[in-house]
Amino acid sequence: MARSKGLVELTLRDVADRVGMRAPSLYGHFASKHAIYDAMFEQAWSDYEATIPDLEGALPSHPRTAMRAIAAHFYDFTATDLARHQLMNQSVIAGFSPSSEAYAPSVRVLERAHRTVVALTGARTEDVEVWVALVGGLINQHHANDAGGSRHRVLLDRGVDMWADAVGLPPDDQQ
Amino acid sequence: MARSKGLVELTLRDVADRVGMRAPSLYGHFASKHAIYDAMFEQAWSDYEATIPDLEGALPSHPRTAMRAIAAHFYDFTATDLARHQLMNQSVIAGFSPSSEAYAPSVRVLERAHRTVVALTGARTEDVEVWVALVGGLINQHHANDAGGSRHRVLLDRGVDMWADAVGLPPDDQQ
DNA sequence: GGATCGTCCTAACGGTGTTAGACGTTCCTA
DNA sequence: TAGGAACGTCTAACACCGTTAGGACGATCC
Repeated sequence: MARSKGLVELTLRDVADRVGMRAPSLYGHFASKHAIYDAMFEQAWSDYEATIPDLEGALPSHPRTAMRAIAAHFYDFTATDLARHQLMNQSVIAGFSPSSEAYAPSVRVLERAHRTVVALTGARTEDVEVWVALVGGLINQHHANDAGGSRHRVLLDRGVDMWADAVGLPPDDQQ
Repeated sequence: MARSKGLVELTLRDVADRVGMRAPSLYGHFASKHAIYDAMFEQAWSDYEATIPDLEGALPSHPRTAMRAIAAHFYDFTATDLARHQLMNQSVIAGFSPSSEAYAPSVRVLERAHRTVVALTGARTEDVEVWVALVGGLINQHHANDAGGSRHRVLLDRGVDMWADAVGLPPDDQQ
């Protein structure tokens, strides 16, 4: 429903209708609307977490190619779904910030990504953060300026290559 | 008011109170609440546009130093003010997207920045877009993970340096 | 067989953006 | 100088939102 009508446009009465209930009955299952968003936030990051083994199982051996693949993997997950991107990476819901429990999968994912990147490239923590910001920034730009398009997928590879050059990764055969 | 109580928490009745009116009277001046956000959006970008001459007047001659200065200038403008950042760079207001007239200053600023960067560095358009995404991504990270802190100012310089290396800018004396 | 629990309901509350319609003031014009 | 349009503000009220209160109903369990 969030995907079709918008994450913030979601209404408790709509949700209740969808599951054959009245809005107040939802409060027997969730403490508040924010609690629903909380569960959605946790689920979105858990869903992404579940895709990581696939990614890491088929990770290219060349560090630079691998970094491109990791970035593209996350990009594809969030750039194709505005609602999911807003939920995971932006704070578009009025007074909502995730609970620490809901935050846990996202923390795990980021820590795991950090370890993976360091193991792969030997980059310093600060450089990994720059890489995260770069990927996030490009996803933002995509949704703001070219939602549905594919221009920013090219920019993503270019950005990752810049970063790879900066941390001293050797070129691969795609360059 | 947006700065103190939050951009989306802003209420027409609050705004009306502040100017000694009742909420419906605002509709004699603005067509809707979104029209107010529209005016704020335009004003924020116009305000930033007004600071550009100061920046470009004192622009360092070294391209790399200049790129750092430009990035820091925009960063300082939006990273210190969450409401302004949400207004200018994110879409946190429910059904709101700026009108084309309100969008004009932001388009002017970005086109001008683009020309300046190309003149300064000779970078390709795609690379300029990567630079924009990088700066925006770091501002996002700042507000999400370190609002009020200064960790990301350092990362900004580091990111710009990565980019400068990639487009072939010579080192300056800060490296 | 009766108490308990869980689940759902209707009714309603306070708050939101917004509209309708009335009122007084200002200011131009016949 | 009188009449009237235009303007700006008001109160009252609407529809919608998240949320709470309180009760009806069935299944479960002692």
